[in-house]
Amino acid sequence: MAKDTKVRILNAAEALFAEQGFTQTSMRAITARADVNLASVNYHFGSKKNLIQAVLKRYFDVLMPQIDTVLAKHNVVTGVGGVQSLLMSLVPPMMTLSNVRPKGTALFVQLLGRGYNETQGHLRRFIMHDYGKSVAGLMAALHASLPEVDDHELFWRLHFAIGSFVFSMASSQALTEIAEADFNQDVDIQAVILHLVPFVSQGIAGHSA
Amino acid sequence: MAKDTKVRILNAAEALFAEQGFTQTSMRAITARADVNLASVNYHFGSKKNLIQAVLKRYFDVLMPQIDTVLAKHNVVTGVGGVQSLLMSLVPPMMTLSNVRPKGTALFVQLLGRGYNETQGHLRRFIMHDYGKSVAGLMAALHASLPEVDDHELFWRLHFAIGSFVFSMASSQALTEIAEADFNQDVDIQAVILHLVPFVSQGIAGHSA
DNA sequence: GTCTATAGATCGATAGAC
DNA sequence: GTCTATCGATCTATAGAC
Repeated sequence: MAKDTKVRILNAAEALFAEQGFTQTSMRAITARADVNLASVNYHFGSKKNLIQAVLKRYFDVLMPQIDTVLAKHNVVTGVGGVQSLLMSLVPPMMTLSNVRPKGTALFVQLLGRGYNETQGHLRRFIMHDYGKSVAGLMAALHASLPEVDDHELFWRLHFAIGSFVFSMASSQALTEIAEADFNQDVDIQAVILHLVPFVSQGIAGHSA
Repeated sequence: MAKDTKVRILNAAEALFAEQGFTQTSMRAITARADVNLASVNYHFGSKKNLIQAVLKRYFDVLMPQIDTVLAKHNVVTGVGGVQSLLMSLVPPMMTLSNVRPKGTALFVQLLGRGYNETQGHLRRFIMHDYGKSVAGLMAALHASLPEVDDHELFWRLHFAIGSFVFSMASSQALTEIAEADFNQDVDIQAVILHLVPFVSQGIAGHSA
């Protein structure tokens, strides 16, 4: 019983963090949902900040090695098609996050979005410190597909693409409400990604055919 | 002296809200920065939630009538070019927000991004209630430029586009750090928009030429 | 490793004098 | 309209018994 207290906390925390954001989720809410004692969070994780990192680490440790593998096998193709095929090759690794936890893929992206503008850079620094090499590899692969686009232009386009993804998932609850109200359509992560990849591929590749 | 207390509060609040987010900004921090008494916020605005709405209302009341005017004069052109020209026509109204306040355009977009995933829909409901007509007009104009794209596909692309914009500005502090470190390049709102418009125009228009 | 109890800080909001 | 003072609620974190 004692052994899975950490996991119970992680599971409860990620759900609440994704729904409400980090700041607006209290340790009391987390421990109540996990059905564990309030003090156990600090015993197992030391602090709330560490808990936030631990929640994301569970996903990054699964995702990043797969991305490294995909990038190592990746064949460079230039232009929109190349960007799109590169991005599509990242989809299966992303989808395996739902093996970590039910709805894991959606949770992960939501958490990423929350982290980007709620933690004042703490989370970003944590990511770049622990997984910076994988991120750099992805940027290099993208650059190889678009040799005519210069560095800082590619920098912009990549962040617009991240914004599209992260914002859409971070506000997916709002979007779900809108989409279901307007179109009576269910919103799930796979649908978002399949709509997203062509969008950002076009945007990233720009005017190149 | 008494007369501009409301304005002092609004100015201090918007700066802190944009920097730190709504939840993480206390009324004490706001009143300290505004150099007014703590109790004056509740006297003038009633609550923190009302203050948040008042901060955004200052910008919406300037922006939305201009967007209505632009849309009324807009000539429909289909395809990527039409989308791009439509979006470009929204840039001047956006830029006038810097007349409301120094750096007003950037502040507004940052606040919008914060509001979208920090206020649990309160702000979105406020916007749609007070300015929903203008938003609907913009969507209709976009649809006219892309008659071959169906409703829910356009819905997705539009939200990706909003995500690109809002995320980029909401995390502009982080992006500024990265950009200046990597490319020694200053990041300002005009630069973001000029990079963004082609990106989202391509993305929204999709495969249509 | 789990619990109770509580320290210590901070929050939004308000009562009431001026 | 502005101020002091404070209420009552909430928060993270920890000490110490078991």
